[in-house]
Parts: sequence; structure tokens; C-alpha cells
Amino acid sequence: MRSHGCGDLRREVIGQSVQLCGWVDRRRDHGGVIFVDLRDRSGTVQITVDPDLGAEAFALAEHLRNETVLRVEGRVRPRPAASSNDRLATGAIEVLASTITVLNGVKGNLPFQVSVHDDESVREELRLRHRYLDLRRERMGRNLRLRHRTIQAARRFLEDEGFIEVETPILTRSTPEGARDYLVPSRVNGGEWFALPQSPQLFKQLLMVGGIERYYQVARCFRDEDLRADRQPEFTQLDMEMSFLEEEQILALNERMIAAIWKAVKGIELPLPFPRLPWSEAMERYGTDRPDTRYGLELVDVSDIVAGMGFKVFAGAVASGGAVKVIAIPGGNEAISNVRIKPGGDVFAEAQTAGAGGLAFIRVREGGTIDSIGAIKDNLSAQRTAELLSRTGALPGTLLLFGAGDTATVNKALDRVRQFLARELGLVPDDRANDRWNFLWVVDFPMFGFNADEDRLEALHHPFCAPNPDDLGADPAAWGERLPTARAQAYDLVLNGLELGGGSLRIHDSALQRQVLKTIGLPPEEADRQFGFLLEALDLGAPPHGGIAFGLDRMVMLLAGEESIRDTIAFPKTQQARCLLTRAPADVSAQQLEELHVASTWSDD
RNA sequence: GGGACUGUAGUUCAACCGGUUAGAGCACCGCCCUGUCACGGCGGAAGUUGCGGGUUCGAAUCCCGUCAGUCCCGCCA
Repeated sequence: MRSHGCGDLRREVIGQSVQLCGWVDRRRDHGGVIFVDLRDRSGTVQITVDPDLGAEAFALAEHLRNETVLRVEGRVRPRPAASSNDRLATGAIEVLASTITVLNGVKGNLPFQVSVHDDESVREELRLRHRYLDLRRERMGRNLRLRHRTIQAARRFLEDEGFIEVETPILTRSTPEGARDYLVPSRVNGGEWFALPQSPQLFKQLLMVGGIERYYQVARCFRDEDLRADRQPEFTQLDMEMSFLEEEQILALNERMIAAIWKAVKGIELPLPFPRLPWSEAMERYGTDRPDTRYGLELVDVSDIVAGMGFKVFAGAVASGGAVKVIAIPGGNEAISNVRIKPGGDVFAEAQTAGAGGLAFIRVREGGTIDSIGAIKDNLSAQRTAELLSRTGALPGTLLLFGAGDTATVNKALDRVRQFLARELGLVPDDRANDRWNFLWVVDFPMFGFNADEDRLEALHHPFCAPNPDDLGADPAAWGERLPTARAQAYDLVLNGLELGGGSLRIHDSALQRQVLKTIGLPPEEADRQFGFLLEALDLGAPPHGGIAFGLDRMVMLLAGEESIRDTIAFPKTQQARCLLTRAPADVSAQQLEELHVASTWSDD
């Protein structure tokens, strides 16, 4: 049907007859001569239609509309010197058309412009409803090719490292913990349900028990939770698991894989190894387990300094077991007005969103004097003031913003404020030049976090993470006591303040696995019912193993410089978890439900 | 479940404090144009201002409700 790609034509083929297929990107009709930019996935080329050299083609070209699908036969010739276009890869040549065939037309109006020259932003609702048109546009085509190159780079690397790609079930069983499951009723086994996997976690561990040793998968995962710019109900993980490796070896291997991907996709040599930061230090200095370390504004704990002082917000927070932490903003006196810190201000709003009651502040003046609200100023001794300035390293002109309360809220609020101010003050580099890809391993996560709503411990990653043996001790009798505060051999890869992936060494001892399940409140009989297959496998020669999973959509998003993973997915869903293209989800017939032994309780009220 | 923003021609946007016939670019249709490349020129058609209700002499504009999209909180091991 065609001999060349439109965008592949160069001087080398001058004089040759070519056959091209593609879409009309634009048409320029000069009355006597008509230019048609023909576009296929390789690019665009100018088709020149001259009435003297094909009356039929000319008559047809006079009424060609954008996005009409054409086959063009013609001869490649150099453009007149003055008409050469060096902004176009094919700009030195053109194709003089002898025959034009319309393969398909466009009926009615296009929902939006497709042309490569049209970078107008289009309402996302329309882009999603006519996704096939959106995919024809430059941006989405580029993103999907970039996604492909990302996956290919990972596959090449993992192939060289001896990994094999194994598919795991999409229809599996629902397990407790974690996100809501998408459920699928079983017709054959009435009243019973499959769940779509939230991740292939258990299967990849079983593959290790199965002696695969090195597994990976580009794995679709499903979670029935509310959406965000970086969360879709179905998303893709680059999922890996390996046997007989220490934690450090796993990190090193994954760093090399990330470096290989960045090299292949961006042509960038990432410096290895990536820094490692213990979780506790991340929380202390940044208030989050995925800090953006491209800029300062670190959190400073001043609880001990303000403990027992007359300002009750500070003293009370410390007395009730919480914390008082500070962000010191050099030059903040100039940059941030009181109005912005007080109720109604944008900085205040950031803290409030995170659950903080407000932000206390101190402005550092010349000669070690301070300005603040009376309640703070009047209650802060010279001694305490000096200690504050010393600990925060605050010079004159510095604004100190305080968070006070329970430690989790303080961390959360100041983390938000820190990120907000970094953007406001222009501290976040918006280019992604070499050194701006700020990778970081956060290691030594705790095994558990406390879920106040359910009044129980829950796994911070998932309940199959292996605890750190140093924290656990050798005596199994002490496990129950020592586990709740133990660190896990778990790690997250953080890039510019976003979690790119995470993993852990896994438990390969059934007694320890039972103990962990018990710790999160799963009674033994329930553990056996839900996870008996895993516990049994662990007893039948499970090797030490561990792994990691990367959020592929998010990785591609960052590589592509996009701000939503929807722009890296061919057919994404809206925030209401709908597919605007197919109109899914949708009604099914009563007969289908009956066959599935399902009755709907839904009502519109 | 909650908060915020957006919705005007096929599309991207405009329309000031509520006041004339809701405008412009691109796309579309017609005519002109032989070297453009986001071609150019002339003309034309195209609107349930998301939908429903209310306030008002008068509503794209104000109010209430609703639908859709987006961002965020909750939620997401």
C-alpha cells in the first residue's frame, strides 16, 4: 500500500516514485498549486499537487478536508531553494502527486483540531470521548512511544539480568487489608467472587517458592478507590521479585535498572548509587516518607526548647506527647506577609488542609530580636529565643513558621507548607536537567502504623514485609512483643518528592508470617483461611526473597513531563472512574445478572 | 462522603457593575489566488450560553438545584 513513511523522506530518495498513506494534516490551496501536509506516525511531508501534472488529483485535492485518509502516489523532488523549510525534517523535499486516493473521509465537524501544528489545549472531556483522535495528536503519540521505550528499556535490562516475565492471574481471591477490591461474580460457583488483583504480590512470592528466582511483569493492578491525577482504578506496575538477594543487592540492581531506563529514554547518565535515607530521618527532617530533597526548608524539632514555656499552644503540644517543629525561611520576612500566614491566607490554607489549626510565626530581626504575636513574644525568654535562633540557624530576615500539635499532624502540615513555599519562592527547579532528577531511597520503614479508626496496628507496606532481624531478635518467643515496633526491611524509591516504587524483603518463615498476621489483628484461624496457601508454601522450601514494584504510569508521567498519568495511558478513566469513550461502566441485562446469581440493590435515591 | 474551580458556535476563548442583535481566531461552506508551509484575500453559515428552577422591567452574568470534567481532602497496605 505504501513504500515509505511520510516523515522518513529525505534528499536521498529524490527522483524516486513513492507511495504514501496518511492523514491530511493541513492543506494550503494557492489556486494554481495545492500543498497538502500528509501525516503518518513517522511525521509529515509536503505533497504538492499541480494541475498540469494530474488534473484528477488536483480536482480531488481542492476539496480535501483535514484528517481525510489518503494514499498518494508521486515522485520525490527537491523543493525550489527559496521554498526549502528547515524547520521540517522533510523540508528539503516534496512529493509531486500523480495519483491521490481517498481511503476514508471525515463526515461532519471534527470534535477538535488534530494537526501537529495545533497545540491548543482541548477540554479533557472531549479528548477522552474521542480518544482515537487525541491519540493521533503529537502529544499523546509521543507519550505512548515514550511509555513503550520505557518498558522496552526495562525488559532489555531485566532480560540481561536473567529475569523472566511471568503472567499472574487477573481473576484471583479477595484478601483483607489494603484497598477496596474490584469483584467479579462467579457464574460456575454461584455466590462466590473473584477479585481483581491490587497487585501480584502473593503470586510473585509463590513464583519464588516455585524456583523462578527472578521474575518480572508489566502487571495491571486494580484498586477501587477514589481517583487523583496520579491514580487510576486500573494502573500498571513494573513488578519484580527475586530470590537469594540481600536488601542492598536489590537496591543496587534496581538503581541500575532505573539508570538504564533514564539512559535509554532521556539519554541521561544518572549518578549511582542513589542516596539512602532512613524513614525516621525523613520524617524528622521533612515530615514525610517521600521527601523532595532538591531544596532545603527542612523541619527542625524545637519541642525541647519550647517545652514548659508560657505559650500554651507550644507547651501543651509537647506536654501531651506531640511536637513543635519549625521551618526557617531565609528572606521569609520579605517574601511572606503576615496576611498569608494568618487565617484566610494561602500559606495558612495549606497547613489547614493538612489538619493543622494554624501556623505560629516568628520574624527574626537585626541583633537577635524577634517579632511575633504578643502571646509568643511575651512568653519567650531571651534564653529560649537564643536557642531557637541557634538551632534553626536563623539570620536576620528569616521567617520561622511553627507547627504544634500531635507529631503526625505537625509533620503533615509542615510538609505541605514546605512544598508550597518551595514552589512559591521558586526553589523547585522546573527544568529536569541531569542533576534535577533527584532519586532517593527511603529505607528502614516501620513494620506497622497505628490505625486510630480501627484501633489496631496495620502493615505500613503490606503484611508480607520481613522485619529487620536486628529489631526482632533471635528468640521467637519475643516476636510478639518486639514486632510492633520493629523496622521492616522495606524501601521506597522517591523521585523529586514522588513515590516511584517500593518493595521489601519478604517473610519466608511461616511462624513469623503468622505472627505478623496476628499483629495486624488477624486471628490464626482467619489467617489460615485467607492465607493458608501462602503459609503452606512457606513451609515447603520457600527461599529468602524480596522484590519491588514501580508505578509505571507515574514513571512515564515524570519522564514525559506530564502532570497526570491519564496522559500516559491510551484509554484512561475520568475521576468518576468512567470511560467516556465506551461509556463504561454500564447496565447489563437482567439475564446476565441472573446467570451470575447476582441481584442489584442499587436505587437512584 | 466533603471542599474548590470550570462549562458560551464544531473547537479555543471574549462579552466590564445585570442592559442594544452574545463577539473573535481556527475549523466548516462558497469565491479568488502557482511556492506556501499556522499561506493569504473576500464573503457566508454556525449559539437551548451544560440542564432545570428562581430573583429581576431585563440573566451568559445574581441565587438554588442538578449533570459533566478537573484539582484537592477523606480514602488509596
